[in-house]
Amino acid sequence: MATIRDVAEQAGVSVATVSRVLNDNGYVGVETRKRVMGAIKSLNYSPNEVARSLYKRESRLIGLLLPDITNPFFPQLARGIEDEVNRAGFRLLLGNSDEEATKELEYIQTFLQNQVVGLISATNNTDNENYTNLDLPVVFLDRVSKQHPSVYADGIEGGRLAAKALVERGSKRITLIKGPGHVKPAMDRFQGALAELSAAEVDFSVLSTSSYAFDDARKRAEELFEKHSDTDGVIASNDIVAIAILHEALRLGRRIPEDLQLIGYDDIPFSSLSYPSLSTIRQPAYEMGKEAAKLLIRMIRKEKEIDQTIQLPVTLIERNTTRKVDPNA
Amino acid sequence: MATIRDVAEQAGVSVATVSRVLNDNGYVGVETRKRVMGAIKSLNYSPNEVARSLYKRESRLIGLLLPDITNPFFPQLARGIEDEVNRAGFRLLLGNSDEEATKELEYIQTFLQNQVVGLISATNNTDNENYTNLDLPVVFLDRVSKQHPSVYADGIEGGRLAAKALVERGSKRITLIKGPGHVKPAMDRFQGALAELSAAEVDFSVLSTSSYAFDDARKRAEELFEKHSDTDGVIASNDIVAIAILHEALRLGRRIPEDLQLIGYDDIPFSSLSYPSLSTIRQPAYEMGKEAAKLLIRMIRKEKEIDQTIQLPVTLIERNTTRKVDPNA
DNA sequence: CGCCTTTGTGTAACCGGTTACAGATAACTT
DNA sequence: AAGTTATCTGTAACCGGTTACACAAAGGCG
Repeated sequence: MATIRDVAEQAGVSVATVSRVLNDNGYVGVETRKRVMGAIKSLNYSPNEVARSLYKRESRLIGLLLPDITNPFFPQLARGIEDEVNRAGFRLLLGNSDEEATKELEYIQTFLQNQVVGLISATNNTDNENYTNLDLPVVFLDRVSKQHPSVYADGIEGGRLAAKALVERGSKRITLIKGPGHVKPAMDRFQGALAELSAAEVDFSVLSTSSYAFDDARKRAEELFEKHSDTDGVIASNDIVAIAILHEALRLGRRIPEDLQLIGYDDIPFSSLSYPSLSTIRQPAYEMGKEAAKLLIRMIRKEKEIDQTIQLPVTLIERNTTRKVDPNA
Repeated sequence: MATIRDVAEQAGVSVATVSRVLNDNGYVGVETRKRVMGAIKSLNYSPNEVARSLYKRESRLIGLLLPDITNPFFPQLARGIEDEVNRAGFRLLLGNSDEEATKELEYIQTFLQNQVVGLISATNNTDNENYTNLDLPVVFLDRVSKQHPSVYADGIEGGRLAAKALVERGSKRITLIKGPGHVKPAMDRFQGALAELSAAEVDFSVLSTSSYAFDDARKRAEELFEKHSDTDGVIASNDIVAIAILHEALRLGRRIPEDLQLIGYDDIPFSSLSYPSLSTIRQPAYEMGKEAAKLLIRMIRKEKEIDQTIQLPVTLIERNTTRKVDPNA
């Protein structure tokens, strides 16, 4: 690997001049610039980011902390972030926390040690001490925080929308699935749905789940029909759970949406490929990622007027696990 | 941020001694070590990785290059890699290449500039010049290369298995979906299936697809039934395509698996949640990721006897889009 | 024409670690 | 007891960039 000194020697100038050419700042003569460019090309030189980071006291890396990339909602977020962050010349340092505070702390620690310029976190412990004393631009994604800017979709509204959709379409004995209690957005959508159901003239019951894992979802689906076999409408905590329930319902011979209506949450890519395709509340994951990245970059650049929260809209995606709404209602 | 000099001062020793304590090498007196530890704790010091990387000429970062994290096969790989790499104290720099040589090159470039210790790549251009002159441990994942060690599952065998499964279970007019031509593993499984079908006493036709994207999959599914409405067995290029086809087949009222058998490839998490659940050829993605990481770490540690290729087994996962095999056959 | 500003370039300190080398003392050897 | 080796610690060079500062030459201005 050629260094800046090799280039300087080859071009017959000092390292300062080469640095000036590289960063396009300070004064450099036309002739000199050409010679330096030539040397760079001929040596196939590219500057060492590490050395630069050391002096500058910051790298061009951004830390990304996700609960679990294996959950289909997060790759979309990640992709949105990456695309945006790249355009601005940053790279991503990735970490999966599994919602464990220890892992989270470890990652934040190493991110700092690597002098990241910023951090995007989609984990729960937003007001954790890990973050409060952080002298670093931080954006929370899909979670809100009092201390740091956040990008999220309105979970309460989403929950409400989901419940309203089922009620309007005639479900009378609704089962509401409550997601993991420690996951904030899961609780929001639950609360939203709960409020809407409470206000409507329907019977409903609540079933708790403790994880979003695939296997767990399947088990919960079986349990659902044992406990509440007469339900005619299910509000799932997310699309994975919804699709597991759909699977189980079909296995049991339920007609969807005639006997049982079902609505998910997230609108992960697979939702449109289930059969019947899944009605759901869409969160614009890719866009959320993009927005979070944009916001962080603005913070990194110390721009003025930085939004404290960016709320993206949730929308009802009406597919085929819900009936058409009764025009007479 | 406290530096090593602050610690040294606080403990009344030189920076060299602090460094010795940190890295647990060289001689350090018991008393001195205690004082240094105390200073580290009281200053809440943690060493700057960037400075360390600069001197050592390598960081503790590993580059990971994926085609697209949004494709459900890759998060699993990524997670396997991350879990393994973490245990050895490394972190991941992530890049999505979209199979574009330019993006790939850019990422490799910045990985090098950040002095990564190793690189895991799941992209196609394995014998590309990008990699040939790389003075860095590289492992190819899900792709093979002549120059670098590779971890993969046997695509030819997988294709064969898929075709055999359908033939044995009585499909007579099979449609074989060919994946994107530039994606090596897609071609392998296609070749394997093709060979098996050619040797069997069945009619078959081939349908080409150019991408694995969800929207594309849906379109191709429609096209399939327009062109080959009499097919009674489909070998899909992967599970996404299979599930799209399943969706379309159900929409058209086909009975699965009675009228139409269907087999996918990969065994992504959703395959077991489709209804009917998808029969498929399983690639152990998480394990592949783990193996690739282990292999890379061995290379980084310059251990002897490094495998050039690690082939993981593909297995037929018999679910409900294929019939039970005829015991009289 | 003398003074000030702009342009062009080099020297060397600096970022925060690691380690080669040297020097000092203590512990073994024969 | 003298020589050898093990233990402990500090000084300073080094990794490869960036930039403050200095200096020189050229251009602009009253």
